[in-house]
Amino acid sequence: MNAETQIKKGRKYDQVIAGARAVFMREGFEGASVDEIARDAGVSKATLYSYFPDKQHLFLEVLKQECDAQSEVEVLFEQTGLSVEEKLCVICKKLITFFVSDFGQDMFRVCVAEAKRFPELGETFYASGPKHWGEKIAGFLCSDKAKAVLDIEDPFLAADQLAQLCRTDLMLKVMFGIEKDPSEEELDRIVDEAVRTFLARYRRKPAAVG
Amino acid sequence: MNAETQIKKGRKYDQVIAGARAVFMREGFEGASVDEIARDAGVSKATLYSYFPDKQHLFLEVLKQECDAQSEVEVLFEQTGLSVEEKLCVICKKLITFFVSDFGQDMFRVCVAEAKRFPELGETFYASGPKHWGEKIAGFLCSDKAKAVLDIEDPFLAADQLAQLCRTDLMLKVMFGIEKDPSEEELDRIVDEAVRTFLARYRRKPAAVG
DNA sequence: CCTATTGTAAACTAACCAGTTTAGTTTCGG
DNA sequence: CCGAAACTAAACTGGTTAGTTTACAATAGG
Repeated sequence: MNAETQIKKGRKYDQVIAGARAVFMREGFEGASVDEIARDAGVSKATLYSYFPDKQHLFLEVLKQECDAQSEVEVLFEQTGLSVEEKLCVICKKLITFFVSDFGQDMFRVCVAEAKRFPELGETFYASGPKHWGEKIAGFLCSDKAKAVLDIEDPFLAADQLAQLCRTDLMLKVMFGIEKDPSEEELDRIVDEAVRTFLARYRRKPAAVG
Repeated sequence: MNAETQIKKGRKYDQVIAGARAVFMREGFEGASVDEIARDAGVSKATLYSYFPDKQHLFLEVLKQECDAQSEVEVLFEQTGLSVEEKLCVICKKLITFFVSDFGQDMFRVCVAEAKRFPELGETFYASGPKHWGEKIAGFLCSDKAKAVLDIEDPFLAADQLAQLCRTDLMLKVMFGIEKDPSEEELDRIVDEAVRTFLARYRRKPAAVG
């Protein structure tokens, strides 16, 4: 009786989640049929319904797992040996790369589409995505190292502005199918311009000595 | 035989569009049923189907009309007697007010949800929304009056950054149901901070002589 | 006032979908 | 190798949906 058998509700639990994730991301909540999910997961419908009481609970479980996965960004903020400017660039690059990735796009699309129907989902997504990142960035902006270079009154607002400068028109273009595969150069350009604007506002000015 | 009778395919065309708009905005494409639309529009299903071949075409027609309506922003850029800084604030206020409005939120939500299924819709929304505004703002940034105050290399990028600074966390909070009715003060604060950051980067610096 | 157009209500088709049930098969610990 | 637990395929229930059809009523122009 090891821990694994305790936790798992059945042999094919992960398979079901994987199939459901694929189909929900592709079709949205209304568009996805349970038969399709079962087929995609390589599992019978009866098995699926032995794990989840209904389609909604399956949907929420999938998206909660995705939100959790999305939150694993700790590593990024622990790396050392970079200047503040370099670290801002690294953060921005990470953000924009996520924003235009298939995973990031699908997550955003599905959550936006269903947030009204499932308020709990909206909260979960916001908390593990924008909020979590905002706090991480704000934390960095408050660090001693950052404070030596930056002059920030409201770190949460500054963090938000930095993130927004990364979102950019490009994210919308990808979202609405205008642009498919943005090049690394495009991304770097946006990162560079975002950090440039951010620093123009928040870089510490030499104190005017009376 | 006046023009009106030519254009209209029937007496109740506008009614159908109005009902369809309401239901699609409320329920999304998959979630909306044609019976519900007909009921909401106060029209029989047969009438509805005499105007549109199927649900998809009705959906696209509604959203195209909405996109057209959204494009009517000419007025804003013609008003005179404002300083460049004031005009930036007016533009930002207009943007953010739209972003958090019920109409703006529903439009965005539905278009994001269905852009993958209806590529044409994604293009239409992008063209009449973000692209149209971006061009308008860039045009203003290139005007002689603005150029006297601002020093901008890439006006489209600058316009994009200004718009993004308006979107902010607040738009996401409303989108995901975290915040319901942002106060006028909150909006003004964001506008102020957006313009501040924008000007920090783009305000013309006194030329260093010699 | 008459007639063609435009509309209506309601029934109907054929498909689909969430969720259940059944009868039988696979898997795996002991 | 046995027996319980997990799984399967497939049929079934009850409900919904997009789209059509039919028989009838309102409307509006000439």
